[in-house]
Amino acid sequence: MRRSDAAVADRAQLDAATRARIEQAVLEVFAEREFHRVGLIEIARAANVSLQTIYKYYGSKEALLFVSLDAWLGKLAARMLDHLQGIEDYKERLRKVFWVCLDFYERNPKLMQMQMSSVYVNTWRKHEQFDNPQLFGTFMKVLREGREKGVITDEVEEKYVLDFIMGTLARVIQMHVHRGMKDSLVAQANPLFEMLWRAISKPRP
Amino acid sequence: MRRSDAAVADRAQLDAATRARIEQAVLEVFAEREFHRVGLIEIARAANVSLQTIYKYYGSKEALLFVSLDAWLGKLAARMLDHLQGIEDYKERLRKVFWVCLDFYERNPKLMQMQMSSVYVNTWRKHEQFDNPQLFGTFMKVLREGREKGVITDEVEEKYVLDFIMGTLARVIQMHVHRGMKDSLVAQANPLFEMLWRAISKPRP
DNA sequence: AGCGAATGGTAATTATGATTACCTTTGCCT
DNA sequence: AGGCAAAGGTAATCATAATTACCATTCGCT
Repeated sequence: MRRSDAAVADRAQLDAATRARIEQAVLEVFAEREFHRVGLIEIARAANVSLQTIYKYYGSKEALLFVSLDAWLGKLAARMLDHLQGIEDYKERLRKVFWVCLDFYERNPKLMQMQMSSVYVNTWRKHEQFDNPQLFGTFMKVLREGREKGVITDEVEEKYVLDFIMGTLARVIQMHVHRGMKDSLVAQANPLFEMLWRAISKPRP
Repeated sequence: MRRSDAAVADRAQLDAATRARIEQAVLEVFAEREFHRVGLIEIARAANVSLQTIYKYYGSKEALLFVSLDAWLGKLAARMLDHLQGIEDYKERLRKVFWVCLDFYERNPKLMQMQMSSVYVNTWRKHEQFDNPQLFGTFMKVLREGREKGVITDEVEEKYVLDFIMGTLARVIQMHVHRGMKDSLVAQANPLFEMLWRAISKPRP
């Protein structure tokens, strides 16, 4: 039994490695050309797996895209949770949230390129993974802390504050990629965050 | 000669009316189902024109989408220029810019739905109509006024200020549609704008 | 060695729909 | 009336790929 357990574990490892390769290929290919212009065979070749493997793992082309996307966003979420550890001050927590996003996308520009080239927002949403629940949840959680502490403005509903943050993040990253990633995004994290903070913090009279 | 001129004018009028019908159909259909799931025949039927007419007017399916999108954004730009007339105060001008966008999308929710269902940001960009130059230009122009007057923050480059505004706008509208357009967006325009203003105006010590 | 699961390779299967070609109809102008 | 220009209708073209089916191969385990 031990041995077969180990075998299963090995297989799981293998699966994980293969999935990683596939998801990397997804990123590369769908970032360059749009979803409907890419055949699955191309992904298969780029990932060094067969077509059947992809179908066994993901079931369909669309699922392949969204599961992969979710996997990448999951990594972002994980990194964020990791980085938030040990930070107490509320403003600094939020700053970190902001920073991790910029940093992650700067390290993985293909992720945003893929989103811009191959993801219809609506279709994504219907896959129940809209903006990744884990990621979204972390944002929401940090934000709520601030509300409870009375640090965040209450002139508008919470959801709009969230839109504010997410909107700025998305656009800044998107345009950074769009402009060819010439300058460092992370270098702008602090001034941008200070702007954002002025917007969403409760005005102190 | 007069008569034939009139005839040409009539024809141009007809063209305009037909185009309007087609572009309305584009909005309706591509808002509901994504670009690649819709056949052109369906658009033709919805607009009460023949397939050939569409090809004569637009040349291809993709052009149809982007020309239509651009036409709608052109209307937004026109409305904005119209509304800006006579407003002197800089902050009020910017507030108006913000308001017109929310108002326009609230009146035409299908526009955002179409963007979310059928427009890949990258593909759009490649069509040289990214975010509509006219619209974009108006934003930029108003923004620059503020920079010159020293009212807008200079802690980050101008482009980031623009990203801030556009990002917030896009996200707020997008999520409004996403959430089912239950409450009025325009009703939130002022508090949202005040938040934005705090972010982008030069802090007064 | 021999089994079994997972994978690879190749070739159907099947839709699907964009784009064209061609011919008919309509409506206006001279 | 006769003719032109725009629009409609129908049926090719022509690709293009997603999805399946089927069979061969590999590799670890017993």
